[in-house]
Amino acid sequence: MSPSNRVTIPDLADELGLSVGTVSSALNGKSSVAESTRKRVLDLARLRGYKFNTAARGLRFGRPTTFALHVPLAARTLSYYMQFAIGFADAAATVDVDVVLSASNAAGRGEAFRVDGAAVADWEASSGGIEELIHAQVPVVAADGFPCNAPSPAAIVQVDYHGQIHRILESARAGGATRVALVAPDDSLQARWTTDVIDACAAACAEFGLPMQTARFPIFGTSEDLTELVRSLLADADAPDCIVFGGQNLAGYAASNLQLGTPGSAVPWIASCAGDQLTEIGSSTITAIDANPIALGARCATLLHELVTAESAPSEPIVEPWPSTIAWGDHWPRLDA
Amino acid sequence: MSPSNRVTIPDLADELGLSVGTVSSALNGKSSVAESTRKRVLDLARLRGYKFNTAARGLRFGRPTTFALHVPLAARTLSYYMQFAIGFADAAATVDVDVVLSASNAAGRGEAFRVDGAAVADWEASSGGIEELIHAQVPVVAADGFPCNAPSPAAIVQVDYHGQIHRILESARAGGATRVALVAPDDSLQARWTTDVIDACAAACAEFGLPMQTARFPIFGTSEDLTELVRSLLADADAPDCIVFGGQNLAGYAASNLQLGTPGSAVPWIASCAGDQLTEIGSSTITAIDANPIALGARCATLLHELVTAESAPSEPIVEPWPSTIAWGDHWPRLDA
DNA sequence: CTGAAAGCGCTTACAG
DNA sequence: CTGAAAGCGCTTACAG
Repeated sequence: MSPSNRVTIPDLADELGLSVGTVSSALNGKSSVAESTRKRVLDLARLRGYKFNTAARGLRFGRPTTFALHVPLAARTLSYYMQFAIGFADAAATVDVDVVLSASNAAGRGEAFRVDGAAVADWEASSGGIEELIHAQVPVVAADGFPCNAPSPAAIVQVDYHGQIHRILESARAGGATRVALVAPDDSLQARWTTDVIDACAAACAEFGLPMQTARFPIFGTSEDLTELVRSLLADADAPDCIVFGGQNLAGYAASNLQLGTPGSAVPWIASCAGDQLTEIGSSTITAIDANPIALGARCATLLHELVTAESAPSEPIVEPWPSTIAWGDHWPRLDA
Repeated sequence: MSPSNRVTIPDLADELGLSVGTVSSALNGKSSVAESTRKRVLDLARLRGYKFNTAARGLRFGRPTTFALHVPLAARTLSYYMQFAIGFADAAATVDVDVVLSASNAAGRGEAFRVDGAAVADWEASSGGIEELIHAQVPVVAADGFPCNAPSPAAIVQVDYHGQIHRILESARAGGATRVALVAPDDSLQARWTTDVIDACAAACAEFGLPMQTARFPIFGTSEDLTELVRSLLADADAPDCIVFGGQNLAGYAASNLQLGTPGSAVPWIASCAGDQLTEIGSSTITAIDANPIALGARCATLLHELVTAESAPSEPIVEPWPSTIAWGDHWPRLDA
């Protein structure tokens, strides 16, 4: 009894009075089948809406067919994740594997039975789907770490936020910055990245002897709310002259709403930890970390493919550094590396 | 001969002197297997690095339905398309269908025999993949029309750009606008939308007796290039006081680079035909059409699912209007509907 | 509690 | 040029 009532190659073969082998060959464009036969097969296949069964082919060929891609539910429309997705899908396509955008809520439901591997960008503590995949021994590549208490993914591709934020703050201080504020994501993004950024900023400020305060801001806070937050920071007696923005676009908002980021402005030094291509990386007043998410996504797909086709799983998770760049604002001193 | 030399359930069974059924049950946590046996199985599985074969399991469980999603290659990272994709994927997930992001270059290669349906946002004349799908009787839903000379998709979900642009220009004229310029996409986006916007603008200007000029601008032109273009428009003797921007983000660039869009500025009336959530729909100086791409994507998935599960294909293409809204700039007169 | 067997849908030598 | 059969790795009734 068939689990579905889709039309199969045997169905087609029956109706045409051919053998399954012939139909299969015709469908796959093998040269061994007569042109007239192929046409009959193709016509009927179209008519009946025949679809290959990827699982069956995958089984036969022993190669992976499908990867899943998970991105944070609440932040899915940030350009970072979308570019990551594009890079991932394109690279997967070159090795002929399909990419399934992971279901938001339905995530994980039976997914372990149909995907050969998965990638996560900013794995959130709240999303159980990934754990289920790892538990089912599906190789998972995590971009930028994984939550505490979560099982280890097969591989991690890691942006060096500590190093980059260190360089940024070093430059800001060299330029004259004296007080730092960090606008970090709040609980709306429970990813490793959030804590990485906070820790990195705190460590660098400590090293450079810069006083630092931290404010939290929702990943999808509005431009108005951010303006308000920054205004309140500036109203303070200890107002910062350097603000590091965690979430994507926030530095862009601040720059355009409050005219910050220029040498003479209230806050000459503003930086984005997740530079948006349009509003931040392209800006001459903002310094932004560019993780090059398209290439990062592509790398994750390639790595995942290697993992999936490897003879044996590595016992230790692979940790691979990912080279990000910094798009410096015009007036920021470039320090020698 | 096995296509891979991964360890399989029979391997484990042999080594343990158990049957494959028992090993499978143990691996899957079935209660029917003795605790001691399960432990032996699990231990060996770990030792040998056993992994489930997703293809085999998938085959056993039947084939999921899959939809393909096509978006313009060059413009894939515009937020409009990304939001469309998210809406589509989420809605597809609720009806348990997988979504494959169509491969950029590999598009169409055998896709017809792999997917059960497809959606296209801004179907471009240059992309042959969709035609192939339609030819293979795969139901296709097109958001915002299809190119001339292309075969009809099964359904079209259509934003009323004519009506919305008409309302926008009516408001601009009521507010005092006297000369219109349209910055329309150039050949980098050969979609129906491009001509729709141009026609709509021309028709409305004609009706309102507003002189109109048209400039073309690449979908992915830079902020700098746009600034230059707008400057050249303004240098003219017949400089416009109202500019309608076709491409997403362009009005946002103009507003922030040239301080346009405020009552006293050189161009008080600027509008975006594809409002970006961040820079345009949220702005108080720009009037933007909001097609609500997330919801639009979701509707396309739902419609596609209806089409795919329907007994028989509709003979005529379904044309469904899609309700977009207008996010008015503060100083734009709201005319009664 | 365990085993033997059928079958998911497909492709590919191997015969005819 | 076409057909019959084996087998990819797994699960699931069904017997024992």
